[in-house]
Order: sequence, then C-alpha cells, then structure tokens
Amino acid sequence: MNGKRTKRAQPLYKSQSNAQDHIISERKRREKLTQRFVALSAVVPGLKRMDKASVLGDAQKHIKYLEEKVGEFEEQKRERRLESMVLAKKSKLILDDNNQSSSSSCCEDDSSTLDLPEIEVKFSDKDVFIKILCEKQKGHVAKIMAEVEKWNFSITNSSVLPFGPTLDITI
Amino acid sequence: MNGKRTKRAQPLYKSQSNAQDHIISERKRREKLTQRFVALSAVVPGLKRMDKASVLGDAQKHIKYLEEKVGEFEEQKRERRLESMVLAKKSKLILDDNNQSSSSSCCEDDSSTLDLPEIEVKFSDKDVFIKILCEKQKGHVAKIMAEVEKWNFSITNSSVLPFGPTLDITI
DNA sequence: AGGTACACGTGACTC
DNA sequence: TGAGTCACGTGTACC
Repeated sequence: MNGKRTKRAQPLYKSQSNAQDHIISERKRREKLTQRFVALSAVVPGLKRMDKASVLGDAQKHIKYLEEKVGEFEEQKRERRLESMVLAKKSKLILDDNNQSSSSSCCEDDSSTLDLPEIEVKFSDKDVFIKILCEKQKGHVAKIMAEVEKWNFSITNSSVLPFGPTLDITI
Repeated sequence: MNGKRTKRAQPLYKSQSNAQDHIISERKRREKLTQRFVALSAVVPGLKRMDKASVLGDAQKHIKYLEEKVGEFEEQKRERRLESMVLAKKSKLILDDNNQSSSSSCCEDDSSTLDLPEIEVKFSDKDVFIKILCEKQKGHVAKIMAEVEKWNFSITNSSVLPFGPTLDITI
C-alpha cells in the first residue's frame, strides 16, 4: 500500500522469545481446537466425511434432530395427562347417564364441576360402588367421608390409595 | 534444511493466477467454516463464551445430554409397551383359565378376549392402577394375585370387595 | 501489558 | 492435474 516500506505503529514483539511464545501459544490453541473437533465428531453418528465443515454441519443438524425428538417425547408426555382428563370426562358422562335426575347435595355449587375429580358410581341390587379420583390435598378425604356418612348407607369396604398426584378412593 | 536454498520438487504454482486462486479458495473455505461455526453455536443453548473451542466443547456436551435424555425417554416408552404386553398376556391367561380346554390357541385368538372380565388399567408416571371386575368364584383371587406377584411391581395397596355377584379387585 | 483469540497467506498432502 | 483440505507462522485486535 505504502510503497516500498511497510511501517508498523508499534514493534510487534520486542524480543524474539516473545515471538516464540506466540508461536507456541498458537500451536497449543490449534492443538486444543483439533482435539475438540475429534471429540465432537465422536458423538455425531453417521458421520460420513470427516471434514471440519462436515463435522460442524452434521453436528448442528444432529442437535436439531435430537431436540425435535425430545420435543415430541415431551408432547407425548403431555398427551398422557390429557388422556386422563378425557377419561374423567367420560366417567362423568356415565355418571350423568345413571344418575340423571337425583343429583345435588354432593357438591356445593354445580357450576364449578368442570374439572372436578373423576367420579364413578355403579349399582347392583342394593350394593353401591363409588370411586372418586381427586387431587391429593389435605381435607378432601375427610370431607368426602363426612358427606358419605350423611347418607344412611352401610359401608362394607373402603380404600384410599395414592395414584400419582391423585388419590383413588373406593367405597 | 538444505542450506541456503530451499528446493522445491515441483513448482507449486506455475502462474500467480493459480496462486491467487488458491488464496481465494482458502478464503472461501475459511468463510464457510466460520459460517458453520455460527450456525452450530445457534443451536447450542446456554452458550456463555463464543469461543470456537467453547462452541465445539459445549456442542459436544449438549449432544451427549440430549442423547441421554432421548435414551431415557425411549426406555420409558419401552417399559410402557412391556406393561401393555404383560396386560395382554394376562388377559389371555385368564381366558385360558376360563376355557380350560383350548391348548395352543393363545396367540392367534385375540377376538374372543372381548368378553373377558372388565379390566381397567391406568398409568400415572410410575404408578399403575389396576381394577378387575370378575365373577365371584373360588380361586380367582388367588390366581390373580399370583399373576400380579410375577411382575416386579411394588404393591402399595390392594382391596377385594364383593359387589353383587362379582368381585371388585383394586390394586 | 501479558494473554487470548481470530483471520490471513502459504506450503504440503491427497484423491 | 487440479481442486480440496489441513497445519503452520504471522499480524492484529481486544481485554
């Protein structure tokens, strides 16, 4: 650019030992870099070409693929919970089919029975089967038992067992 | 090595236009390489330093993490399928118990499993809820319990209660 | 000011 | 032969 002489603002390295240090440092850096490259290529499956560019590209592609797969799995996990909800809704329909007319007295307000615990009731002669699946929370069991005791039924058997985040109450 | 003059077996580049081509090619290669670097760093979350070495290392670490996660998910999936298989097998066993006569038609005769006793199974994480509603008959409960004990599940609660002409077994 | 990091041009190797 | 890839030494910039 400047003609015959290339001027330098400040002398790059005063002593050559520093220059040598620079060379060694750079060598070390390159060495570490290539080491990381082989380490990365080791965790990328189906790596055809061992190019640096190919390693980088395939690694990125593989990360995308894996993250998409993880997303699908987590979505499936969510669908399972939704499945439980649908099941609850279904049971509620059964309840409505059986009970239809005689309701009330179970819960204070009927309007909030949207996401209510799953309740299943079956009749056989004089036996009544009641299964309640509700959230695991203090006081629920006591309230339910107190409510059931208001009816003049004789309880032959009852069990309360934890089922995941819920309680499965069978009377 | 060779004293004052460094001999070259073959002149590396005969014309300088070729040398220039070489320079340009190398430049292009470097450009693509850095481009891949930024593309890779884009799919690696929580990347603190934007070092090339750090990008490589964190990308490798992230791939390991993701693949481990996928492995866990697929193992869970496999366990669930195993549970379903066990359930199907068990239904057929009950069928065999009821029929007593059929000898080898356990694998193909899937259509007749519809009339089986009502069986309800629910999953929530690692908890399994099993309800069996079958005829009140001697030996059924013992057989079912023996079958359940074959699985390596830990039974947290179980109840057997009469319900009309049937037995309601909840595990 | 010393350390770290990057891009560049260049020689060498390989298919 | 020639295009593609790599490692090296070097110059420069940013804390």
